Amino acid sequence: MFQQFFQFTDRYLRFSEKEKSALEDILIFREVPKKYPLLKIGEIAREVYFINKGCARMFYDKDGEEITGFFFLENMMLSGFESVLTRQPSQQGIETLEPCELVVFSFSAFEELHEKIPRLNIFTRKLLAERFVFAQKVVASLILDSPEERYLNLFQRQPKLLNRVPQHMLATYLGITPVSLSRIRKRIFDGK
Amino acid sequence: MFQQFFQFTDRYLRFSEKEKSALEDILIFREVPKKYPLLKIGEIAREVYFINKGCARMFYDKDGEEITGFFFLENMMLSGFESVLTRQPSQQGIETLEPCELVVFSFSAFEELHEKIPRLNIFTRKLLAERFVFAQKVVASLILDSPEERYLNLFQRQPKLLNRVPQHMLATYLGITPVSLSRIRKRIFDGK
DNA sequence: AGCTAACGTTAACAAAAGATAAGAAAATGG
DNA sequence: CCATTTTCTTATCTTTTGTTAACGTTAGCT
Repeated sequence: MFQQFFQFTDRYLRFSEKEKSALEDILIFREVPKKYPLLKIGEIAREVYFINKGCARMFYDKDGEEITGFFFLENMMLSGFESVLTRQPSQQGIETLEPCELVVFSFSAFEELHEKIPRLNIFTRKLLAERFVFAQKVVASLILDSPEERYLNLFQRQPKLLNRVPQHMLATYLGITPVSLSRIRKRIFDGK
Repeated sequence: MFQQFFQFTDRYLRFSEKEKSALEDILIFREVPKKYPLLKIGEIAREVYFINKGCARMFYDKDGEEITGFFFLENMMLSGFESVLTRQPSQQGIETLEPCELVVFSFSAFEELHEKIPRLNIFTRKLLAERFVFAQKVVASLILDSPEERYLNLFQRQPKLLNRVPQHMLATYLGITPVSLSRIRKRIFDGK
């Protein structure tokens, strides 16, 4: 049931069988349909998810418009991290883009588990370090690259993503409007 | 010597005297002049800094131009985090903008200390969580807000910063050119 | 003090993105 | 399978930003 999740954790820290079993006690397997709201804006996020299968997105609300902040694919941890880490109402919403198989756990149970399994601190530290470095790279791309360059980067690095998510969500993720992304695509693909 | 640093760490975790003394063993106090390069692009970052006094910036190189990625002020941890955490040559450069009083420690010594002081994992985890949340907020601002809004936000939240750093560095930090920031400022301040 | 380099502003033009609307294509849901 | 959204494209117009260059000011250096 959770072997995919533990393959993921192995990349950061190899838990003992005893530690795994303590972790399993707080894990729940859950399937949700497409367009399922895992976190609504304004709620306090209490759960963290690991995606066994499927795809989801995090988004913000800007004057009634949904602006995508991130896409989550298989084998990624997913949550309203800002809310879960600060215990404040979430500015971020989360919804599935495909039917999803999720490993779910309550963040407070996870935090408490750090007392029982001190090595969990190492895992969480490494995970956060990786997420932090990635967030820095996203910031760098936003100030260094043009929207066109960002689209081309995505096209090269995650070509499969482009076929799994609607283009207008991709546009706001790149920091531009859907109309603008359509023009950029025309500029790129007409050129050759 | 290091009391300011421990006031900072107290916000995350209260270390025992014994733990503090073990930490102090790897801390060094260092003063550096203005424009001092703490990390050159291409080098592997080995040190982490805490700013007692002064101001520095992190920057990227885009086709020979320096694009500011972040400003660091008093009571902040400062490093080429991307490089130090991945052990890869740094895409990020760091230089002081004012004469600085720094608390310096080697990152590898800090990492090793986690074995000796397991509670250090908690401190580092909390610090990384905070940095991650902040980086997320920066990403959100870059995709949600216009350059003008970002400047106004900065103007309200960190008015002192604007007088401590050159305007062209602020411009690239906001993701625009110095010329454009000059126009935005005119739009804003002429309007009233 | 005087020289030089760095900095901020402004102007003129080009390029790109936003806003809005209209229409075609595709997906969705009974 | 049809009707209804949703999504994507295209066009027009406006606004903003980028680019380049010129100019005055300031700051730093010797």
